[in-house]
Amino acid sequence: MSHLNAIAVRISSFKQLTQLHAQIIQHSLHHDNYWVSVLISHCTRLCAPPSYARLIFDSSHQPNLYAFTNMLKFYSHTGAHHHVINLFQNMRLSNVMPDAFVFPILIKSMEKEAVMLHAHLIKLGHQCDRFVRNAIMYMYAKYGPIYFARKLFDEMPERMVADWNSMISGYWRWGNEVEAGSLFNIMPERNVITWTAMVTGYSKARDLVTARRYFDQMPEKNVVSWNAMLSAYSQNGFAEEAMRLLNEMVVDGVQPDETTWVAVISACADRADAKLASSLMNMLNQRSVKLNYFVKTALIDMYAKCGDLAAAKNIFEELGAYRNVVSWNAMISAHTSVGDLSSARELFDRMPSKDVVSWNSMIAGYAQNGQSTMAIELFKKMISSNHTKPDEVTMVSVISACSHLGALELGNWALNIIDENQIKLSISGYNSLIFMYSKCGSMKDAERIFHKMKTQDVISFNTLITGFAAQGDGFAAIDTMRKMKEQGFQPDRITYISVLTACSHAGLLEQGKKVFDSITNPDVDHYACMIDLLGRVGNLDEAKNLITRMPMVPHAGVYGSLLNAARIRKRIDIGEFAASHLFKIEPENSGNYVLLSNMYASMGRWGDVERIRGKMKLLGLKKATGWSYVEFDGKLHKFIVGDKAHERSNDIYKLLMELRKKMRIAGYIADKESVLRDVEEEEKEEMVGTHSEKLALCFALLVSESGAVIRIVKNLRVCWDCHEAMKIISKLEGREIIVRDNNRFHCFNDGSCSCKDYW
DNA sequence: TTAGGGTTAG
Repeated sequence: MSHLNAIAVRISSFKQLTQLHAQIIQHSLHHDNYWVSVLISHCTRLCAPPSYARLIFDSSHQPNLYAFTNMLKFYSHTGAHHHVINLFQNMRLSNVMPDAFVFPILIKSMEKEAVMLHAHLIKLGHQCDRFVRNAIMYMYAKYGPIYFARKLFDEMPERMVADWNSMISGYWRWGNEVEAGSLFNIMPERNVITWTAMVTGYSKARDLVTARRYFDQMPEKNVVSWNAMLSAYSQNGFAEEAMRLLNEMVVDGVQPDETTWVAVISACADRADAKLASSLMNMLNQRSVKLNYFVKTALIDMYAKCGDLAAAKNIFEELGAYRNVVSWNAMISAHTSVGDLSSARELFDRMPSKDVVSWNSMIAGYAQNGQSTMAIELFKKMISSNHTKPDEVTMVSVISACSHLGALELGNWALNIIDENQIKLSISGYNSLIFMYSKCGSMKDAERIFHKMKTQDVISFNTLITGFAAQGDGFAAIDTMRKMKEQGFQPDRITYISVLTACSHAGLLEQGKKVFDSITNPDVDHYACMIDLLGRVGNLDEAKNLITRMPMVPHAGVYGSLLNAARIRKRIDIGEFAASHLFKIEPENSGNYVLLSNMYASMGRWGDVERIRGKMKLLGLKKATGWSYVEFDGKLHKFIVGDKAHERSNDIYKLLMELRKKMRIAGYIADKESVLRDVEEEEKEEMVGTHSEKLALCFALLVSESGAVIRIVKNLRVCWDCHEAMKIISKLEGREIIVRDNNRFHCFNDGSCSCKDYW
């Protein structure tokens, strides 16, 4: 069969492999363990689909040690560790004795069972074999505890470069930069692998300057070292540097390989630039780059991020049997990023196996598209399925969902899960917790988390300040910015926006002016905040003047602030001025019409109200409807305007009637201007049933203990009539009611609200 | 037949 052997040594593509396979079948040699082994080892090298490799393996009626070893190597190479372990069991059942070459493969696939295996190996007498001992050391370096690896390393009678390299990459994996560096410094000789490990280590530690220094100092470079540096740039978001390095590499005469292209494609993906993507595709075509499944998966992501879902889908279909969990995940996020959650969910439900990234992609997809309840539901499913453990990324999405819902109980539950699973939080993980507590109105908890952090970043400070701003605590916001500066952090544009907002909510005109004057280059958003502040304290003419003095074109937020201030102060002239601009800038936004109409309504100018409503109707604009949420018994109860779907709906409407009666008896007159008008007539109004806040409030009154504080979250602005109703109800029922709208808190107590500038 | 580079999620 020498001609088959001659073909076998020349195989360089999957197609050639299948042709050889066909010939082997023709010669009835496919049961022969020799050919089974040869074919499977080619499968490993060419990344063939697992089903194909397994088909070859299964055609051997009695696999021998070599067939088993090659199949184990294949599974190990593709990361199918559970298959490695299963196949090893089969091997033992078939009475094939493993040798010293099998154990390193097996060890690579084991995690916690490893210690037991170590003991087992000593019994079998393989302890002294250099490869086995080395594999055990590598295993400890990878899965920990790293000091076991170090112990084996120190006990070695002689150490080769590979042993040093194992230890160095092990230390990097466990984040021990110091030990990795000191081994690097004392080792007797280094090779290109040692240097590359250092480049990658510093890259993973996000220290690109040092990574580059090691890269530049390398005595020799190969394609892998170039790829390491290129990936360092790509993974840390330096697309330009990556492209520049690719050029240098080509100029240096190094031939890029598939891995090079994967890094380049993923750098382009981050830029989300369709033009760049197509020029890159041209380059790949010109060089006739072989597209393996890594390259194709990277391309799926790039097309998805550039918004070309059809192209992404094509490549995904093309992958066929090569589809793996990563390509499925890439497709899921391709769909969530354009907001197509149902297609994403369909893929998620259909995929053959899921990993933590699959769950995270889907949960984040819901969380980022405003489907917070779905995000939490899916997370509960993940926990109860017990297959995949959540990690920090999962928890950040879940906590973000809790934040948007103001779900404090669920947020605390999520925090418990973090503790139970000992999930280590990074700065952004802690920041998401600060955000959650701020959004739930627990500034004490937000500050507690803030102080628990070893190091904070600008975002930590900004999140805390935004929390104070929502509470209307201007002084705390200003004080936090002061501390931030003392600790050497430079406030950024978000910091100033938050502090100015806080001043605005608290009516701190002088302090706000001082902050505004301290901004070196105020942008349009800072002007908007300043105009909001001037407006809320009643300096409407000054606010209008400031707009004319702005060095840039005002955006909708600027006029929106002015309109809102005009409504509060009942300044029709300014309101109509602001509205006329808004109708030009964003004709589709019904909110501006509603604001203007509310201003007329609050002054009893019902003719104008009708006129504005008529205009809205003509333009086909409908008042935006938002949800109101109440957390009770570990669940979120949500209500929309006119909602009759809730299981306690009958009781809710009964209570609403009773409240109305009480209000009338207490002397709140039912004329057009009072809150009762709305309660009685809202059913008749276009699109409007009872507002969601009122339904949520009645539900909360029904289920909560008497005297307990009531918390409601509305994802839009609180309606003016609801705002009035809440004041009255807080007095009549003797209850404290806290309502969070999209960016601030209203605390109703004994007939008044903590905000003095709202309606 | 031990050591270095690759795709996806916040």
